Amino acid sequence: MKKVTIYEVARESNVSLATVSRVINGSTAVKEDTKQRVEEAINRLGYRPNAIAQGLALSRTTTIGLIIPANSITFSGRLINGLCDVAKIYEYSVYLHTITEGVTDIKEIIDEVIKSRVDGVIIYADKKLDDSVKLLEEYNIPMIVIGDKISSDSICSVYVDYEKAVYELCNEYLDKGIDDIGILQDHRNDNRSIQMRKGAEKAFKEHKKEYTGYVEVAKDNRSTYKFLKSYFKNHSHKVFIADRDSQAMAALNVVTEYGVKVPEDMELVCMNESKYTSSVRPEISSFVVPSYDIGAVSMRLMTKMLKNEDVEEKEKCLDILYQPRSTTKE
Amino acid sequence: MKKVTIYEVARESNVSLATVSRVINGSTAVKEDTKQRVEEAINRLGYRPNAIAQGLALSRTTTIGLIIPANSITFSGRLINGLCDVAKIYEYSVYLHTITEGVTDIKEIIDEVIKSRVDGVIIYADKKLDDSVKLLEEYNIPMIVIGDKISSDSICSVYVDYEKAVYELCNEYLDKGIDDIGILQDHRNDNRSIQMRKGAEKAFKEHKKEYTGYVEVAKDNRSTYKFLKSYFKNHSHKVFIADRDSQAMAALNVVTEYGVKVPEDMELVCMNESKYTSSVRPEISSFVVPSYDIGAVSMRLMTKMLKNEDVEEKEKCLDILYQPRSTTKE
DNA sequence: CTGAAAGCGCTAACAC
DNA sequence: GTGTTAGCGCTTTCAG
Repeated sequence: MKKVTIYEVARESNVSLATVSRVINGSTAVKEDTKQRVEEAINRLGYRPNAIAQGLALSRTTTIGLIIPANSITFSGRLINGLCDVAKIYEYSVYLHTITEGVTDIKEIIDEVIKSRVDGVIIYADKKLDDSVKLLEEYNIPMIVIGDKISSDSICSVYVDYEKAVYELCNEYLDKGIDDIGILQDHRNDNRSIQMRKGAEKAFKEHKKEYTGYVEVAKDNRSTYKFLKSYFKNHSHKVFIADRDSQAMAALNVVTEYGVKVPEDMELVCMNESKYTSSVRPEISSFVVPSYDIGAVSMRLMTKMLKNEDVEEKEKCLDILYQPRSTTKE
Repeated sequence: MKKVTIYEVARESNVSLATVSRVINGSTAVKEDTKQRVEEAINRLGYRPNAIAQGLALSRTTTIGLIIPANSITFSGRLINGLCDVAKIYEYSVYLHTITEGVTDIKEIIDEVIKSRVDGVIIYADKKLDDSVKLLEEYNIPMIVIGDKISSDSICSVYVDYEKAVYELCNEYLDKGIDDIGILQDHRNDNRSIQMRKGAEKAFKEHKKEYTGYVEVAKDNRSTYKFLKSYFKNHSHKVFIADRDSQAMAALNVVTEYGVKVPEDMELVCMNESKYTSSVRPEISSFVVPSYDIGAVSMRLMTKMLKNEDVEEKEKCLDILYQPRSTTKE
């Protein structure tokens, strides 16, 4: 099929291209009669407006860039679903960029994003943002940060308060006199690990204790299971908190193999419920994080920024719900 | 920061915009001296070529569209990683479109894709392709189909032969005299379910038997676990094959709850290994599907089509490896 | 209500 | 080697 442009449509329907443009965009009123002629021609020719040309003419692409660490994408499915669903509603397209540590340079990604002239950027922050993203501000590209509490003129964020969640959880245990609480570091998400640690430290401090249960994992560790296998050989905890489902599952397997009864001897909590945490036996007590909503809210926020609508909260915190299952007592 | 265009750069470095263009694209030779002047100006001004304008001028966007059913995205993480990594190498950007059954109309997505003037489309096919994708052919947009064996002038495909895998698996059991093999339908992926069933039927036919073990699941069933809970109340199998990890895990839980010993009383195989299938106890025997490669190969194939390079195989089959673990005997 | 024309930022002949 | 110029396909004043 030959490429059909607005010119062909104009010629076929005996109007100027300006009128065709009006019909396409429903902007100014066009006489019903001519409008029909134009629409008929559009359908007959199979005309599809060229978004690239529109983008150039308008200096606006109705496109946003989504940047996600390759490591995080496996468990960002629902987030992406939420984001794309909302993008669809507001007629935005999304450019996806993954960043693979040691392979993809974040600077290059930012460069690409700027060149592509997206209207805005949504970035999944698994750790403190690299300085290069500040470049986006210079180019007046609004940004939503997912997973960190941060904001500025052109930056909003959407996050879940893991610190508070862990703080409250620790408080409960401390009030019961239990203070042997392990927290497993997650290299897939520095931000969350840091928050979790802070939450524990705060709770312990308020109970006049020092928190020493943070379990650091060597960065080059290939398997959580193997790490824990050696860790639990000469360590134990009354309560153990893992960030991701697979970490919690690994912990469950390891301690069980060492004859530790869960939850009798050790209670286990996962910070991010997934269908897997409740598919293992015993089912793992977890926090339910609204992943879909995080994506949806982020995109919605982005549309508001782009339309200069009023943004009441620049740092939007979504609720996280504790769902006790079988790896904790009572 | 003011938008800086190729004109500013030209003016600042006392050359014409044509020369700047040459420097950017490294096309024709430019005198080293002037080239340096231009590059200096580019850096000083923070100039980034406008990909939209380039796209319009070249009628080529170095952009591809990726279409994935929302239902499949949760387990397409590694596929996306592979695809994006290769896209990066060849300097392509990717537009992500999810399609949510009952919400997103595939026709609209195709429309969007055409408007966006991507150079090609990669589509994850969880079922037979809708007719509307044929529209892409009319618009001369090359397409890669992931998950189905199919090709034409402008279509290539990348897939894994689940039919053969199940065929061979069934053959082994049939040769041992075991013919009570259940296969659980997966509504998330019609194509795979159909292939699996075919594989079994073929094996049974060759053994002069009729295959009757295909377990159909009502489409409105919300939880595989609940379905299987009622199914296994009055059914049993010597061998049970599930498509996805969570289905296999559900089956394992259900039969265990009914006192069925795995693998002694029932063997269990999952068609798609994930970190979860080997995180449960017993570890589930599974086929290892090279998800990352599927994405990578698809994108590589796409670049070949776009450069009119020779494509030796239009229907590319990737190998799948059986990994026996603890839910099967011997 | 509709048409003419300028311009969005860049590339690619074509001259010199 | 480098500059000039005509598009790429569309939107948007500005006239009429």
